[in-house]
Amino acid sequence: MYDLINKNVCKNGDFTQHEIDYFNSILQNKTVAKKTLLLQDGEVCNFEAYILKGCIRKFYIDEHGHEVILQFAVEDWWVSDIASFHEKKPSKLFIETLEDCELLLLTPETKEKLLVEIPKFERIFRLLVQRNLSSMQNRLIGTIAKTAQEKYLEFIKLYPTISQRVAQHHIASYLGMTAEFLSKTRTKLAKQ
Amino acid sequence: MYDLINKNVCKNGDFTQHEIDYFNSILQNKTVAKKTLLLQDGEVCNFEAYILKGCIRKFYIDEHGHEVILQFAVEDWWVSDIASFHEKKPSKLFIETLEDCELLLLTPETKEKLLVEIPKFERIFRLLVQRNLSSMQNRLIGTIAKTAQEKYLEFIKLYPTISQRVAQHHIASYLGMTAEFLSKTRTKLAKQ
DNA sequence: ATTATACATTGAACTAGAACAAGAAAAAAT
DNA sequence: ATTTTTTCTTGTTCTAGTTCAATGTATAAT
Repeated sequence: MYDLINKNVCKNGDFTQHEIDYFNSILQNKTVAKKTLLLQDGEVCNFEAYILKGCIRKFYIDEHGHEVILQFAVEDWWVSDIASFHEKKPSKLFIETLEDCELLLLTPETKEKLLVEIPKFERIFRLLVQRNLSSMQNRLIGTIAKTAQEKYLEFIKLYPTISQRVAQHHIASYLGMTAEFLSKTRTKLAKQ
Repeated sequence: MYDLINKNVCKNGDFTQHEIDYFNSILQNKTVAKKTLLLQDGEVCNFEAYILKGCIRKFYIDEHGHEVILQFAVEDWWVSDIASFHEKKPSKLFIETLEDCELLLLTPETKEKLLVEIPKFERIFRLLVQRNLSSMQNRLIGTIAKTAQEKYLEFIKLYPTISQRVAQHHIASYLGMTAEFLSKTRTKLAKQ
C-alpha cells in the first residue's frame, strides 16, 4: 500500500527503513466517494492528499460563475491548496473527487511533526513544489501563447490517460476555453 | 548591504548571527549594466539572483517569435530559472536587465553548500518557492478568467511601482495581450 | 541641436473564440 | 426497459482582441 508513495517521495533523498516507517505511520488513510467536495471556497485546506486510487480536480470559480480547472490529479499525484494549507487562511478553491478515491493524507500537524522529526523531508517537499511551479509556468506560457488547437494537442500528448478519463468539458475548462469550442476544435482535427 | 536580504530570508526562520554571517559570506556581488542578458535560451541557469537595485525581466519566446514575460523582478525579489538551475538542464527562458542592476548571487555550488551547512535554509527556500507557486497560480487564473481591462487594473493595483517603471509594451506582454490593445484599453479607461 | 531609435497611439479590417440555443447521444438512476 | 440527467455536437450570431499600417512622441546617441 505504501510502496508507491515511498518511491514517489524517497527517490529524492536517502532514508533509513526506520524513517520510512515513521513517514508511513503518520499518513492517514481515507476513502472518498465520487463527486465529493474535499475542499470548498472559504474553508481552510487541512490536508495534502496523495492519491492511491482515483481522480480529483481542483478548480476556481470566478465572478461570473465560470469554473477554471487548475489541476487534474490521479494516482501517484499530490493535491492540496498549499497557500491555504500552510498559512491557514481560507481557500478560494474547490477540490472535488471525480471518481471514488483512496487517499493518504497529511494534515498541518502531521506534516509539521514529520518535518521536525526528519528535517530531510523539507527537501522532498521543496522539490515537489519546485516541480509544480515549473509545470505551472509551462502551462501559463501555453495559455498565453498557444491557440486552442495547440493547447488541446499538447494536453492529450502530456496527459494521454487523463484525457481519456475525465469529461471533455472539464478538459475545456482546464485549457481555458468553452466546451463548445473544444468540441469544434476536435471535429476539425478529426477531419484533417 | 545585506540588511534587506537578511530580513527577506530570515523572517521565516530563526538564525544565529553566525549563520547569517555564513549566509552573507557565500553571496556573490555583481553589478550589471542595463539591457544585459543574464540568461539565454539554451544555456543552463547558474544563478539565483537577489536584486539589491534595479529591474529585471524573465521571458519566453514562442515559435512565432512572440515574447511572453513571466516575471518582472525589482529590489528585494529573487529571479532565476529554478528548473534549469536545479536540474542543470538547458533553459528555455531569457533573463534580461531593464535597468543597471546590483545583484547578490547564489550558484548551484554555493547554494548546495549552504543547504548542507545550515539545513534550516531548506525551509526558507521551500517557502520562497511556495509563495512563488501561489502567485503563479493566481496569475494563471487571471489570465484565463479576466478581460484585458481587468488584467490591467489588477496589475497596476498589485504592482503600482513596476507599472511606472517598465515600458508599456512589456506590461502588455506580461498580461498576454498586444501593446496596441493595451494602449486602447488605457485610453478607454481614461475616458471613463 | 539634430538625427536616429525606440515607444505609444489611433484607425480599419479581420479572426479566434464566446454566447446562446437546440438537438443528439451517452450514462446513470429508477 | 425507460426515464432522467449529464455530456457532446452543431449552427448562428456576436465580440474581445489581433494584425497591419500609419502617425505621433518621447528618449537616446552623435
